[in-house]
Amino acid sequence: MLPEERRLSILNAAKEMFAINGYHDTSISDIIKRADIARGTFYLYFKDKREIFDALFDQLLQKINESLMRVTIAPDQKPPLDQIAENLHRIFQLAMNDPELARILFRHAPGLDSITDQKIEGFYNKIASLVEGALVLGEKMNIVKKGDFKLISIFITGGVKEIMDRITRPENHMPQIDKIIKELIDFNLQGLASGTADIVQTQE
Amino acid sequence: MLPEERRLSILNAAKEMFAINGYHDTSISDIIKRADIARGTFYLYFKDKREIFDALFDQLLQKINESLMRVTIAPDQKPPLDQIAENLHRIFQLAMNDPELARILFRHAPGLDSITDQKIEGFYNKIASLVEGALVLGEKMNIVKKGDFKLISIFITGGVKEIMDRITRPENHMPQIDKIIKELIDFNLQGLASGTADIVQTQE
DNA sequence: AGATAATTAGACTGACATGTCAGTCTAATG
DNA sequence: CATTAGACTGACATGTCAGTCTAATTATCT
Repeated sequence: MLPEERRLSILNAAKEMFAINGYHDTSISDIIKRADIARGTFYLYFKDKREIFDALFDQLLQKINESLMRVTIAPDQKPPLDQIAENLHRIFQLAMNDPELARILFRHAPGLDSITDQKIEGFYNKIASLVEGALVLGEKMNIVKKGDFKLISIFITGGVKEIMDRITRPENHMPQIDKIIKELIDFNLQGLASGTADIVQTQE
Repeated sequence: MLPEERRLSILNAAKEMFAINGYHDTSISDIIKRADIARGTFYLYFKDKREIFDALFDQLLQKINESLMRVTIAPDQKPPLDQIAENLHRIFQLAMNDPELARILFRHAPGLDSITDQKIEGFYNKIASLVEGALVLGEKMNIVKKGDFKLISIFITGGVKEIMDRITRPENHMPQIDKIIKELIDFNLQGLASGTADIVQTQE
């Protein structure tokens, strides 16, 4: 087996084990057993369990990063809303294409250690600021009304995270991706309030 | 020291260590050092590290559970929106009162093991169904328009989670709780769309 | 084919965390 | 003063697992 093949097969075995048992409950022995290699072989390709986890994790973050485009206005660009829909489509699709890898991000990476936590935090901050940028742009274009965009972008990021978490579970009961995106965009734009009644009630 | 005091002081030491280093990177030795007790004493009060974690974790879940009330319509009840605002206020306040405990839920509990994951999943499912119930009620009252309430309630739950995560961080840069709640309710009701322009653009 | 290099197997070692248990200490009681 | 209850101690036995090492095997080159 070629070195590159071997490396990938080890990565894959580790990914499967992490997805099943989590990082801490996966031993090197588990990984080499699944990859069907000897103990020493593992150390020819990776320094330790942590390095193989980082390789998987960084690979996912990079893929998500690549699939998120900043929303801009330009003659050759589609309308902003379409750009947003396409962003959502790409990350949802990415997650569904490799649910095991995605579950590492949602279930097993948080709380691993402070370095990983910082990576995750920086990553979500980046996404939130991307959303915020889109909102600011929308306000400039007069299609989005004023608001605490920082707060709202955090809220939206959390919502999208939760949806992604759900669609990458083994028992995924969520609707089709396009259906989800339509519904989310509608909700985020129009809100919940029925147009027929004024329901804002202030207290005290 | 009275047994009950001792128990609490051990719980507290463990909580602090978990918050600092996480569950896996906290050893029994770390806990007893911080609690300033001997090794044997720990085992007089807890079976193992897992039992002390569960005690902390279950305590938090129960507190959150207690502070969430189902939104209902009744003569002696405040308006639904006020009930929702009060629910949000209670859980935000709860989290801020003991941020270390809250961070265990957000950072350290997920991915610990399948039992804990199930607890977390069931817990968030319950919250989401609570939100969903409120939306269904709102639709019956004609103040909420139709939509995929299951999906939207998941989205909202994720958003609230993310906000709670942020306000319980050591470096909390979020606005005041009441400000957050106002902004969230407004966003969820009215959405982002400026009233002055029709921005719905469908693609293809 | 024979020599040499690369790769692999898996037994082994050392570090470390857990949980136990025989014994100590303190304060209350007889 | 003697005894007892029970909270507390910490040395130690046990188990686990990461990472190393050597011998065997396989592949590559001359």
